[in-house]
Amino acid sequence: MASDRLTLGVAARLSRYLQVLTQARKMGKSSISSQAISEYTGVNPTQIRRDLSGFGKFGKRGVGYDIDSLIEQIRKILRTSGTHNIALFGAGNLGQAIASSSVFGDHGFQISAIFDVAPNRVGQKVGDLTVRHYDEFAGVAANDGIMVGVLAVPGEVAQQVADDLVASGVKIVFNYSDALLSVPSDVTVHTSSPAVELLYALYFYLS
Amino acid sequence: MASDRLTLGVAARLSRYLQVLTQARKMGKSSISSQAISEYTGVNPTQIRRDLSGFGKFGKRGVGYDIDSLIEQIRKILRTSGTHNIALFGAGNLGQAIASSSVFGDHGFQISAIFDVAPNRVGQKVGDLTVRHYDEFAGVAANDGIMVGVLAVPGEVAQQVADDLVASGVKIVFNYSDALLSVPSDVTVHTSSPAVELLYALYFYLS
DNA sequence: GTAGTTTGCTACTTAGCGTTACAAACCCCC
DNA sequence: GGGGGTTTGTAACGCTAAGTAGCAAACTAC
Repeated sequence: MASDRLTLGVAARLSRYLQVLTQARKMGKSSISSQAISEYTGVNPTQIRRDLSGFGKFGKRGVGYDIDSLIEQIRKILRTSGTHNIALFGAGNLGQAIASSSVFGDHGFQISAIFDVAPNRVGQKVGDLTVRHYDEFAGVAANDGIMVGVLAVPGEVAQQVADDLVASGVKIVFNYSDALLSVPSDVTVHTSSPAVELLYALYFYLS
Repeated sequence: MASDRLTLGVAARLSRYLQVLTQARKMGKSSISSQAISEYTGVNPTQIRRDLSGFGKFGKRGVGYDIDSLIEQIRKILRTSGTHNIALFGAGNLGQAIASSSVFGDHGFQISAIFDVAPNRVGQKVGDLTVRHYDEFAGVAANDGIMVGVLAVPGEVAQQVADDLVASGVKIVFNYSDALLSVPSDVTVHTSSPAVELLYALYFYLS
């Protein structure tokens, strides 16, 4: 299993292709060329074909790649087919935005519960879910197989929630807060940082 | 200028350091070692020191790096010191979350205007700003120097807003919608895709 | 003053990625 | 059915970025 593990670069690019493919599918396209993927991702077309052809012949010469089947293939390669349960913490503006959008759902992540502590939020409907009190989390974590915890909470309480997630066995934390989280080394924290991504883009625009 | 342009890798890593440094500063830390930065970014400590020492001697041996001054130095290297005006489109949950958070402000991006079309949103206060009608954008773009447009609008109208941004000379678009945007080649589109970043993390957890 | 820490710097090695090139497969139009 | 244009799949080559190891110099703390 670990032997045929993808390199960091390949996995990152495959994920990126997946993003563009999912978007393209939403736009009603059914087929796409490596050239077109290149324009949206910035990755060299030859590199794209090389990445993909390493796992099979997914494309049709003279045509391109069928979007639906390519998405499925890449999901298989990344071993992330199927549905993965995530728990969302924080039902403020950000939490509501996440819960009511399809960004996670489109990629096989199902929000199985949303938690908050504010009395005026607990019990309210957000999307298809009802906001539950944070105290209920321990019970939910035990029953559902929560793979990922998404933190849309204020920075001051983020570490506490992260600790509780770690205690319940969750290994992946997606952090929307601005806190610097300390977790054991076997837990992955991914912090959203749109501003930093902007700085990166800005640098190349300015020079 | 373009001669001493940073490579993609260096610029990406410097941005990443900036993220961690900004977070660390918020947590009240004043100094940090390359080892600590490595733990939060995953980048090799030697690589970090090499990245930084290429531009000057910012650290103190036996101590580490002073966070405030290192942030300033990296901002200088990335030529992104100072404030950059951004315009925010969409005052729904996501737009409000962005406007009322400090994620952009912490990195020198000032939201100078927020636009929407819904009559019940136009005129409302969000953070320090009043939501303006989208029709006013052309005038604002002409006066303020808008560097970046942030799209927190439904996917169906994202392309239209992107077109208007391009027409007004904006070169960097940050896209929170799930639309696949078509823009001229001199315009950079960065699409937020938390789910794809999760898939990437999930792959390495599963294998 | 001594031990421990951390930066700055060098040299070496690896491997990932861009580039070029081209045959094979496919579509479309005539 | 044939020809032109398109796009994939694949190989070969070279460059550069990044990991690794090692060490002296500078700093803190005891």
